[in-house]
Amino acid sequence: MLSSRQKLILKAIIDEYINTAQPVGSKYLTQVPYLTFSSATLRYDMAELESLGYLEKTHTSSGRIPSELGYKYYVDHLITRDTDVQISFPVIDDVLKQNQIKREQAIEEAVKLLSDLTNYTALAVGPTHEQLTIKKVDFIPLTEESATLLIVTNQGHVEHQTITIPDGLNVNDLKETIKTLDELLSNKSLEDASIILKESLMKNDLKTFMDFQQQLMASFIQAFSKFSEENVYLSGMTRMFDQPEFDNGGYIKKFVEMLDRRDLVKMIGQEDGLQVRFGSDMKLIPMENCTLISIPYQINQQEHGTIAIIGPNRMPYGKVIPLLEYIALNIGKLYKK
Amino acid sequence: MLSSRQKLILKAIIDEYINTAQPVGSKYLTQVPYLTFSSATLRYDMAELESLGYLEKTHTSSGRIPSELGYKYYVDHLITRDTDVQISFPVIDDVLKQNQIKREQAIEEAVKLLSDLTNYTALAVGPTHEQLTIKKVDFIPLTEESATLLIVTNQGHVEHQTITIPDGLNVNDLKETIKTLDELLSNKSLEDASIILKESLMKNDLKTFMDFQQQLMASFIQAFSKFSEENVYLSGMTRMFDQPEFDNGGYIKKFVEMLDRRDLVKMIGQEDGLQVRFGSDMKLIPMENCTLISIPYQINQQEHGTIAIIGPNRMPYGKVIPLLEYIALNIGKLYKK
DNA sequence: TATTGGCACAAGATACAAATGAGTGCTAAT
DNA sequence: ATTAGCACTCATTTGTATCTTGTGCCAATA
Repeated sequence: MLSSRQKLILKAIIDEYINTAQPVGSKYLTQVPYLTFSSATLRYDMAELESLGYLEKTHTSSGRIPSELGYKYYVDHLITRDTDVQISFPVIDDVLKQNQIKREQAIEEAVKLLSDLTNYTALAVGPTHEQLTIKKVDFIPLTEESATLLIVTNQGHVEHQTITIPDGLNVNDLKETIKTLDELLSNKSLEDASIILKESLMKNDLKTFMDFQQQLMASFIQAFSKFSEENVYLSGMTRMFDQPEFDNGGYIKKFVEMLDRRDLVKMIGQEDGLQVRFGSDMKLIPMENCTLISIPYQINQQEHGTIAIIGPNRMPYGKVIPLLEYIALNIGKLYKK
Repeated sequence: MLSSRQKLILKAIIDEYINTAQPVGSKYLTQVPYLTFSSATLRYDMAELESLGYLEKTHTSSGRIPSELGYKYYVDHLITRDTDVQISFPVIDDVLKQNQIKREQAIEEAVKLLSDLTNYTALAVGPTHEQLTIKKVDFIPLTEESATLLIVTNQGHVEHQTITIPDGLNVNDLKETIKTLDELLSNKSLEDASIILKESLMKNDLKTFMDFQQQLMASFIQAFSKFSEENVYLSGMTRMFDQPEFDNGGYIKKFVEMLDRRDLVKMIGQEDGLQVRFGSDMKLIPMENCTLISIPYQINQQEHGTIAIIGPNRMPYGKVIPLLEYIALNIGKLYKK
């Protein structure tokens, strides 16, 4: 258990480190208004905090920097919510209101705004329907030899593919096939659809050429696998590059590749409520010095998603968390009737 | 006019610099088999090549590195096409054949392959139809309060948006509106469609609420503006980070932002045939030490696109160019009947 | 006349020592 | 329990000498 002075010291160190990204020494702490102690006293407690694992040193005679455990304690117990962020609330309301009927865009804009307001990388997943089903399979002829194939899900996601119609097949044949497929698949879940597709391929009751059908199948199955990863919105990817601790080619590469692979998507949205994950908490993709803050939003009983921010450990949590919460809450509100 | 020995020297320097990324000195050149001259003679010509602007020095007593003009001369006159790349051709044929009927995917895979084979960032634009028209406007109800709106163009591009149906409007009203829109807009060019939309908004002959209609309009107009930028395929973005000359946060940031903004799209595809553009040739986005090689592919009379590669100036042009040409040619062939 | 060997010179790279400075840990005094 | 004082540590900076690579120029040469 930390003494109240130790808590104040830990808070002061983390606050300062968040601002400067430099190790904090006892001399600086003596200037903090609420720490009216000598540097020796402060050093005593700093040593204690270090032995408890809340602080670290970069070398034997350097100032202290927070450890992940330190940040964790800070976020759980020491954070002071910044009330200044409230001046951004009307802007958020405005952006959401302007896109009231356009969902994807509302979320896209919200993510962009979140990134602009915080200067960190922001992302959102969803909205995802609890049960993903196919709403429509359609087909739009473009020319004699080509057509666009569409699959629309109940969460409004659309997968499309332009296909070249092989010799010997004509548009009407294809129209029939797609119509059959639409009847077979609509309102089926993805898993069921996948099974139905395979069965009908076996029975070959879709009157098409085998070869073509197989390619078509492949298209569909691939489309299905994409659904889960596609409704991701990302903004301000390069913001991470501005942080001094990440100004290094290797790290940036790792970061961009992680975003590219949509690794984070698998992580967030698993749990309820606000989550603050530090580098080592992200088992799948350990990113040192990196914090992921995520919070779910709920559109209705069935549809929900997650909005998140990624930045360095030294983030102004007092600003960022209220902003995230406000945005998540208001995306939800937008669709409440 | 360069003497034949000067040409050999220029070629030797650029070849070596492409491999090592280090300034090349006269001592190295004496070891080159086809340069049987003393270092003093070579130095004499190197000084000449420098004064003509083909070479540069990093400091007074360093070896030489090629200037942009040097690369230009190299690409135009000194390049030797690497015949080894032909071993990759069957792989390319294979990938394209496997995606014969699926266009977007064929191109996506080709770009990915190009990036894998060269280890540079690759991208493609298109296929773009000469005249962009709307093929279909459609609407798929999802729930009572939401629906997905679709616009499909003659080039198979799909723009979609999930909308929340406002109070007081019902699905049937909306269905009617969209049907009217579909009739109004299908087979119209984007410009015409835009005009028609504005006119019908004035006349208000689409029986909907004004407010809702305006938001809908905004959706459409926005969708139109997206069409031009959306069919871009990019692969291997982070490959650029591996190049030693770009291992610096600021440059990487500039590079990623350029790709993000789709700046390159405006540049490539304007001209015919193979284009090799060096940093300073890219007026819009000067990227030092950076070369963009692009080549168009032609699917049919109306549809064409561009495939391109971005890397450091010191690229093995003899390998990269034949690869690009082969891929562009074969994307085209795929759809020739 | 074109080529070459030789030499002085330039400037980055490397290595090492000394000085600087921030900050610590410990101890004795308060 | 707190503090002033002091010795100590270690990264950083500064200065200096040395090494290396490669140049430019000139006189000698084929």
